[in-house]
Amino acid sequence: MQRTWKDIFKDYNTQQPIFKNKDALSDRYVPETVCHRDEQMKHVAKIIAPAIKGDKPSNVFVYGNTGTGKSLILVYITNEMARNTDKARVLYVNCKMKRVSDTEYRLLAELARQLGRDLPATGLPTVEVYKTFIEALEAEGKTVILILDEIDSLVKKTGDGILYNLTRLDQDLSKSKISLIGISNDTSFADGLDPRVKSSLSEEEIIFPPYNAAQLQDILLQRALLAFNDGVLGEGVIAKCAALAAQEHGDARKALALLRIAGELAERENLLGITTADVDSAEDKLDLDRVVEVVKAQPKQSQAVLAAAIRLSESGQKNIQTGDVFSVYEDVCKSSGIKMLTQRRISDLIAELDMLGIINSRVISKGRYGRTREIRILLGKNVLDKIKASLKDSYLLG
DNA sequence: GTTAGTTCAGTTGAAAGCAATATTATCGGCTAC
DNA sequence: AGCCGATAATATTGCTTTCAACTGAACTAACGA
Repeated sequence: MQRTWKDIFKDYNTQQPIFKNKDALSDRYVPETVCHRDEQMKHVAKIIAPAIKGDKPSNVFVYGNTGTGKSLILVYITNEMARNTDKARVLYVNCKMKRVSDTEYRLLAELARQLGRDLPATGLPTVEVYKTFIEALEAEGKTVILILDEIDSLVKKTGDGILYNLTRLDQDLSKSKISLIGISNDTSFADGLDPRVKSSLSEEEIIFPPYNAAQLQDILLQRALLAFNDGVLGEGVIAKCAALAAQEHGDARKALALLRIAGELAERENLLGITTADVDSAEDKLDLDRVVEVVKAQPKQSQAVLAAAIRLSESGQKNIQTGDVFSVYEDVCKSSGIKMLTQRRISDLIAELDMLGIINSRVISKGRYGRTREIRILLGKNVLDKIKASLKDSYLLG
């Protein structure tokens, strides 16, 4: 029987064979308990405990790669603490959020907003915002723990002046106290800071090591129980996700993404269970998305060079050299009307594409016949197709 | 057969031009004194 | 007068071009046994 598109919606509503609660696999989900971070949790708890009695905890600096549970644990513990006392208040800001908290003004405005003060998006002098913020803090009359997530991006954008001000804020407060928790995934971040900021911000430091495969497996298992219906998970699915993510700096976020996408793929195929094959496809998809994103993010010129290289390799030519790419590139430029760059620059662009792992090139000397880069394209077929499609969209190929 | 020299087809590095972006300086309007 | 936001002026940055030196093995030719 031919099924119409309406059936797809109907199916989606009525039957949910795979997922019970997909949110459990999202990276914002805060689970009941957290695995394999006992040491870090104890450390954090010990540091912020004074806040329960209304004292000021030390400032903390938290380091760790992406997907090592930094944000999760900080949010988890501080929430837990806030439940147990009315003497403390937690403010959480992700400094990377565009147009919300990526400048001094916006950050302060956002904080004040969290404390119930409304501030216009622009217009007020920065000092005024500071005043409002301090006033709001005072009105709170509690120990305020300020979590600055992805603090490195804030500092990179706006300098460490804000941090300096924030660390000194305490002196202007009489009824309230404030302590800072900075979260960064760049370990060398603190080196570039003003020494005064550095010393006062990193009174305590906590490092989150990457998860190993076994730990990832526990985490996945815990989430999988919540996320999936009984019996849909095939043998070895979780182990495979864990192993793949462990290879890549023990990133739990990636592990969860793999599992989620594997589930989505199985669901889309109307399968009743998830198999390790789905995990493989999920990895392909993640990989593919990554590469395609990278290509799309490249400047036009770089894409044109890639288009030229692809065209050459499609035409079956072996041993593609810089000169070949350059002359095809000239055609590409002419037909798509973009400005032509010099051979010199193309040479560099090819080297860049090589760095990105999109193409493979190496310098070889061909003796009497000079010296050049030999270029090969090493993308899988479906990745290549997607890239070609995207290049066609921008009229570089066709 | 060896050795020294050539040659090709780019590679690589430095310096400088140029445009876009970010930072700083300046100006006019507004409030507070 | 002092301060704000807006605008103009300046500095920084990133990309690109120009110039020029450099590369390294295939190829050649001269050398010596």
